[in-house]
Amino acid sequence: MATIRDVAKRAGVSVATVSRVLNQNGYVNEETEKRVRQAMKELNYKPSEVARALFKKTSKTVGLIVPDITNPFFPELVRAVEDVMNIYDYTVILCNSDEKVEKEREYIEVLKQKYVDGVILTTNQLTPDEVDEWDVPIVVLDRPFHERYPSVVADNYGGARLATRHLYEMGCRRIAHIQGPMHVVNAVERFRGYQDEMMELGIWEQRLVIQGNYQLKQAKEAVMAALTDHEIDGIFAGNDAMAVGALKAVQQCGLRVPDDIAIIGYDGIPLTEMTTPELSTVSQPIYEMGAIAARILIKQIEGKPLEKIHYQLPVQLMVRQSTSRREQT
Amino acid sequence: MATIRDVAKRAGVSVATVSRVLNQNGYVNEETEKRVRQAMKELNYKPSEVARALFKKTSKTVGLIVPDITNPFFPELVRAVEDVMNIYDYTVILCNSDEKVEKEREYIEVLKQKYVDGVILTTNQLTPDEVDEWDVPIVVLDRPFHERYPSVVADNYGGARLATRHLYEMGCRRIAHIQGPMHVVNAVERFRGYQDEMMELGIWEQRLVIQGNYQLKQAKEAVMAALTDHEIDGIFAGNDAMAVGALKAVQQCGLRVPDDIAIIGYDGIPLTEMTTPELSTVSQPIYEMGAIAARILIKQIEGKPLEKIHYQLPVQLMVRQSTSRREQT
DNA sequence: CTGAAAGCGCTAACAA
DNA sequence: TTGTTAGCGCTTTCAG
Repeated sequence: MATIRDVAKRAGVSVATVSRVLNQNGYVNEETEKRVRQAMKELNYKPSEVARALFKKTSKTVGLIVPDITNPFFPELVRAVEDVMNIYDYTVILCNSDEKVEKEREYIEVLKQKYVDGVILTTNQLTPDEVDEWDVPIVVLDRPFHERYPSVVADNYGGARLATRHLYEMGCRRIAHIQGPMHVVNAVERFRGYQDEMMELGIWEQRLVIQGNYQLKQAKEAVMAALTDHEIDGIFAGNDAMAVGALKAVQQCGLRVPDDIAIIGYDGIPLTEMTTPELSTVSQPIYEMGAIAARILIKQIEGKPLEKIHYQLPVQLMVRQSTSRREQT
Repeated sequence: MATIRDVAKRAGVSVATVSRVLNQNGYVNEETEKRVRQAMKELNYKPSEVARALFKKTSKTVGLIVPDITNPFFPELVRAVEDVMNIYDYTVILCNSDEKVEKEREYIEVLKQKYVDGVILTTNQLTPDEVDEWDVPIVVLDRPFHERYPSVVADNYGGARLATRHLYEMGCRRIAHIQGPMHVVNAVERFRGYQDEMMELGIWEQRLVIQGNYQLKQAKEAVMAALTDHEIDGIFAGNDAMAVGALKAVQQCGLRVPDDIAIIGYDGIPLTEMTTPELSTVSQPIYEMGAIAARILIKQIEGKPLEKIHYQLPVQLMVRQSTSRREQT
């Protein structure tokens, strides 16, 4: 690997001059510049980002902490972040936290040691006070966190109401909800949306609420159990994986979807179009969320003002086969 | 952020001494060591990985280049790599190449500028000669590349034979194959396995081969077209996404799976258990592949000898509903 | 056993 | 317009 000294020597100039053309700052003679560029090309010179980082305390690298890339909600989010970071010449370090605060903390430590310029965070358990101490630009993604941190989330509450109302309009009256884990803010908001809508419709019943943990399997079993207890004619699942679980449970019980029980999920991951019947869902603009998060992180890093600090993106009701039946009310 | 100088000052020793306890090399008095550790703790000192990297030309970071994290085959692979890298205190930079050589090249350039210690690569188009020039430890993952590079792949050829044979044993005689893109080595091997098995069974017909590109949608359309042409009683799809496409096409044509047409996929991604009927598939040990790749990369980095340079892992036939019908022959 | 000093590759004053 | 110098935070000889 050629260093800046090699280039300087070859071009017959000082190291400082090379640095100047590299960073396009300071004045440099056109002729000289040409020679320098020539030398850089000949030696195939690429500046060491590490040396730069040491001096500037900035590394053109950001951290991205997600619970688990294996959860089908995240790949698209990650992809979006990577895509826009890439455009701005940032590189992204991927961290899977498994929702463990401990792991989040460890990652942050490591990331700071590497002088990352910022981090995008999907978390619940961290307290704002702790994050304050980190002293790194942060953007919070997917889950509402605290006012003073820029955030990009979708309208969970509204989406949940939308889904519930949709089932109602499809003729359902005994609409169950499979909750996500209650320590995830998202899940709570979706539950609240469901609850409020049900109350407003005058069909709220506590026992229609089914505990879930965002996992297919557990949801399937829970629905299985619920089905024997009392008749249900619609299910609003807190996420798509659980909706698939519900679908399987219902089918396994010999009931038909949507005729006996209509099902709607939440998130809008590609999976929902792969089942039979295809699943209705509340689709979040996943890619856009990631992309916006990346952009505002960059703005923060570059010290540019954010015209807006909290983004709440609209969700969209995707009506598919799993809720298409009876007449609308 | 406290620096090593701060620690040295506080402990009343030289910077060199602190460095010695940090790296556990050289001799250092027990008493002194205690004082130094104390000081480190008090100041919450964490060494700058960047400064270290500059000196050592090694950054405790590796690159991971995959085509597209959004492709459901990769999240688990990525997760595995991240997990084991994490254990050994490495950090991973995720790169999506979209199968574009250009992007791969760019990423490598950037990664080298950051002094990554190695990279794990999923690629087709690069030539070994080019990779030679990179001068970075490499491990090739998921797709056979070139002898002189350590690799971790699954037995594509064998798996394809297995799948084909399985359909045959389930009574299928007109077994179609939806190919993956022929510029992906994987897909070619699977095709060859299918072809050889079909020939051996004496039921090979060129027109049973359907062009696919690993995408659900395209596969669905292609199968749709193929179904009208000639009767088919079994489909071996080059990957799981295409198997879902086939499933949808078949169902949409009013045919039953597996009774009219049996379908088997390839890869063993979670998706296959979410469809109805659940899809038979040839399951690759995805997590293990990623984990092994990570481990041998680390060995290479640390200059340890590899007891084995090429890993070909066995695949497993997962028989599920989509191929469970008639009697075995 | 410990300290002083040089240097990893780059940037940013400060002079010239 | 350019060169000289110091230094980012760490590690490693080389003396002591």
